[in-house]
Amino acid sequence: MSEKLTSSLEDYLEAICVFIKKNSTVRAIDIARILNVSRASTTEALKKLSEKGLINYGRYDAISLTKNGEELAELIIEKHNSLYEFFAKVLGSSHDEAQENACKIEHIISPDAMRRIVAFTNYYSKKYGDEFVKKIDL
Amino acid sequence: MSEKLTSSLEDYLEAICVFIKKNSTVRAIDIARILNVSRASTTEALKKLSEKGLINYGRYDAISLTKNGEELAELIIEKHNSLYEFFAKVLGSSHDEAQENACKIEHIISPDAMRRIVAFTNYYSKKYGDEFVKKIDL
DNA sequence: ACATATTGTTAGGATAGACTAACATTACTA
DNA sequence: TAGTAATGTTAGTCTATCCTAACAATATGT
Repeated sequence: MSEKLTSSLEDYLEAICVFIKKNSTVRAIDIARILNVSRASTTEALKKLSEKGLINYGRYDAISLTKNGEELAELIIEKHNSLYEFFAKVLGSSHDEAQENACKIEHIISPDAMRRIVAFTNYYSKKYGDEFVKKIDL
Repeated sequence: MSEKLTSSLEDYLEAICVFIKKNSTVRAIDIARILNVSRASTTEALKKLSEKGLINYGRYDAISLTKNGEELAELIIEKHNSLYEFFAKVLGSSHDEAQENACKIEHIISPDAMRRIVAFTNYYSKKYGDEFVKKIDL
């Protein structure tokens, strides 16, 4: 049931979840635009996510997340956000830079390293707040 | 001339460089073992690296790096080592964990984020040395 | 409700990466 | 040096991802 997703499918799932939270619905074309892929590629990805039981979806049908899909999406988003915080707050990357790196790394970092980054970020933002980065001259 | 390599080809190139530094020569099978791929896959990768002018290589021939190949390999290895340091020293990951994460992230992290990680690691290892990790209870 | 625009799907093709199995070459060793 | 083992190559296949172009369904505006 819960075989690991590819990076690509994780991106689709994540995009679906984020979009639904903001707009309550998603269409294939919304996802296509967000991920900068064709509508055809999106259809294909939706089929796969559906087969894996992560979204409810049928031909010309509305898209929604299943329980499993939502749980998994939340995990991915959580990783994304933690990485974003780390890059933005701790390393002082720009918004876009932090987003880009978080987007890529969220799919490949190990759970242990992720935990360490979260702990690290928490420790430092508590201790130094936003001023931290300025201390080390990047 | 210098189109960007895929993550996979970067891995091959890196492995070749590291192996040559230790043993002065490499064979396809050495690479295959290091990267855990078949000899056939290695042959294919060698052809591509050769086409891109990064290695000297012909059928049943010895493998060596070109000037360009060596330069590029060094850059990748440098990124790898810096990421390893960050995970091992700053976050306190185990050797294997640090290696694994460095291996994956080296191919996708942005140059800017890489610079920040290097600066960060230097700052902290100077300031706290190996004792740093213990302070934040990971 | 009908024409048009938008969105979704399918078919077909490309690229990258990996694999196995069969075969070619090279290296070792008795 | 002959035979075997090790290594390298090729051919053919697979999966994942993306694309375009053509077509199907739905939504919209008058």
